[in-house]
Amino acid sequence: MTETRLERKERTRRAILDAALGLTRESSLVALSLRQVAKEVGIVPTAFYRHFDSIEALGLALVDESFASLRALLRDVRRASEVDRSAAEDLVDQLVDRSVDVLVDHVRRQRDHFAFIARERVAGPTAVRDAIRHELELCERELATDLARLPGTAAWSVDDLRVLAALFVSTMVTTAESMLAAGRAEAERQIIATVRTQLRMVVVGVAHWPSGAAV
Amino acid sequence: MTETRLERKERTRRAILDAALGLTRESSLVALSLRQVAKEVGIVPTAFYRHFDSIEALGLALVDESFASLRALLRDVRRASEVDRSAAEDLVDQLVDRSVDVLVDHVRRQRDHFAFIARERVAGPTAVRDAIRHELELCERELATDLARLPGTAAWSVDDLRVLAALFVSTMVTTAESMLAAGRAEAERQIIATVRTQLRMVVVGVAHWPSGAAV
DNA sequence: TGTACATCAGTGAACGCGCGTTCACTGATGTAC
DNA sequence: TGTACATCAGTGAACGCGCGTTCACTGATGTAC
Repeated sequence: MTETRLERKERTRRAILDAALGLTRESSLVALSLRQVAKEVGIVPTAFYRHFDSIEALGLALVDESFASLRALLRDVRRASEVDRSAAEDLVDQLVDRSVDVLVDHVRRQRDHFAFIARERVAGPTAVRDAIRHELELCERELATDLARLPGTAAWSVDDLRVLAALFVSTMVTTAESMLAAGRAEAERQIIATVRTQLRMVVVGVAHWPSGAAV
Repeated sequence: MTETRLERKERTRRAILDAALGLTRESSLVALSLRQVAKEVGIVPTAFYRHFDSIEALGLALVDESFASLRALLRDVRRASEVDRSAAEDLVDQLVDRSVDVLVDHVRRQRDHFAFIARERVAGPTAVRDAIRHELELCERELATDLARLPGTAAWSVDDLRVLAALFVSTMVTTAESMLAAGRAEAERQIIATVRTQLRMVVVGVAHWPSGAAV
């Protein structure tokens, strides 16, 4: 015995999750059938039920997994922002550049997870869509907390911080979507340059933003 | 004879388009069957082929229709921006407010068209996704041309105008998505307030943006 | 260590159902004379 | 205006297929003694 029964089960579960991510890459969870997944994994359709109650339940597991990737992205952005508080003149530009680098790196590495979030957020079964929306909201709050620690936002209202965080998150999601749609490397480079400029425009706006209460 | 054969055919075609918009409201075009549409319209499944070759072809017709709505939105935003060049101090804020009002009004009136674009952009059949991406790109260019006419952007590079237009378009799409997902009126009001603040942050950034070439 | 029993991941047959697509058709509308 | 023929939107039967789900099962792994 080289593998316990539990290990074997976990391996099949993993294979089901991977198969689902792969098979939905070009369409959506609502168009995915239990039989397609079973065939891809190499099990009989009924064996699927040993692991998930339904495709929707499988979808919710994929939401959890995908958001682990997104949280890792946020964590790395935070880490990249923490160094070099020494306030060079172009500090903010450096911050944007590093954040974009981290974003690009994560999207490339966890392509399927980001594609899953971007797609099922609007196209998934209702329960999956709701779960994604909820998680995105949590990410916005997390980011708002991070932003409050940056220099220059001390006087901001909680609402303004939340709004700015939402703008960053939606720009990130949009960029991830574009990157995933971009076939050629040239198109991807253009998208990266675009989001870089967009974020710079936003942070310039932020630098000149009247402190929260006044707005 | 109160209706010619052509009029009758056009009426059925209309009914098919409307049925498809309604039936995909809660899922996606890839999950829509020809038989569902036929049943909803009240025709036999085979009669569908008198109007469209496939669900995908029907989808492309809906892309055209939906973008007529989006272009009408852009046109009304343009019209709302043209008055009052008299340069009050809060001109820019007024401009943002009016644009958001127009956006909200259009999304409410043409709910299904905006939902269709937001959803099928990432979830539709490949041909539909590509068509939507192409149309969105055209809208960005159109908006970039409009922005070039606003005061303060005279020195901007074509690239920067395009990037700003893309930021506006993606913020609009994101907002439309959020509005469509928002059930309660309270949630919708919050979304509107959020986009208003986001656009103000961006325009403040734009006002302090170094002229294109320098960036 | 050996045996007897329990667990449970995966099997395989079967079901009724909705699917897209084919085909020959009907009968009202439209047109040519 | 009346008649004979053409057009064509919509019909209805039939097809083979993949779907989710049920059920009784197998046999390797795990456990209790």
